[in-house]
Amino acid sequence: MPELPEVESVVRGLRSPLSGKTVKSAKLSAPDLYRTGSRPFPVLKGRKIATVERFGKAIRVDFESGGDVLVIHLGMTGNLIVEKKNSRNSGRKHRHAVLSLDGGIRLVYYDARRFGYFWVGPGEDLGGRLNIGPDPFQIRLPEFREMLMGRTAPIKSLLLNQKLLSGLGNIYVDESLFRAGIHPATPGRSAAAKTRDLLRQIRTVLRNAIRSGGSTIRDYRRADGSRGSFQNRLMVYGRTGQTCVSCGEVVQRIVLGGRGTHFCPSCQRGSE
DNA sequence: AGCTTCGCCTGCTTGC
DNA sequence: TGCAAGCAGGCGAAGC
Repeated sequence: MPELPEVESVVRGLRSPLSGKTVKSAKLSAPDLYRTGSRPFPVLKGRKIATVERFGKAIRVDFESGGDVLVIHLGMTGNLIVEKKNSRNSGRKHRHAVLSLDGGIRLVYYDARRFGYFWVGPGEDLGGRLNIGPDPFQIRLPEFREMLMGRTAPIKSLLLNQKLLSGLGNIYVDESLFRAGIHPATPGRSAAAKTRDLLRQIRTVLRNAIRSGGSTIRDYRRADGSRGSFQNRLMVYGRTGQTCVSCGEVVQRIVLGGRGTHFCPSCQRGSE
């Protein structure tokens, strides 16, 4: 489940091998992976990659000639791997896109569940076009507070809403709320008083996770195919029935907004 | 408009 | 052991 730290790790691994490379061919073999409004993938042919940046949970590729940008979202099980020409991955399943570059390098996209997407289009106002809000490092405290004020939805649902705040997914929302001592079902407006600490905890968790190369629960891999290690440092996510690292209480799992939600009933009290 | 639920998709896990 | 149901979840669409 690539969230901000995983995507950031992928992006860091892509920069060096991709920058300055020219696109020789661009093939997207699963047309349903186009996000609505995208221009066709092959228009990228002949263009030279300038920069690779993270945009929320998505990846943005800009080209030297300006014009259209390429946006790739990994969905849940997407892998973007840099491969040499004669890679031994050739038999791997679920290969849906290949960007062939000069120097015998290929950027290959694998995605078993196909929840990811590709989008080619104008780079201006990308947030508006793709419905992606500021990420936790960009948003300022007053803006963050404003986002929660007057909201009745559970804080967890609000933090998962990419239009409001981009980058967080199920793992890091649960981890952030645990660290901030906030029950995931707390209405947004009730959590608004704790926004300063919450934003601080979100940033801390994300920074630590980036340092660990992200969390590899199952499918996630970095651009060189390696795994992250932050899964070993998770405090509530995936720890249902185990003891809380802080107080010894048993970590519980509930379903909130259709998502498996992990929390410590002792450290994260008071939902209403 | 805000909020919730559903469906997409496939592989692994669970239960009979 | 084998098979079907259950589960995982990012995100857009639909429904309330």
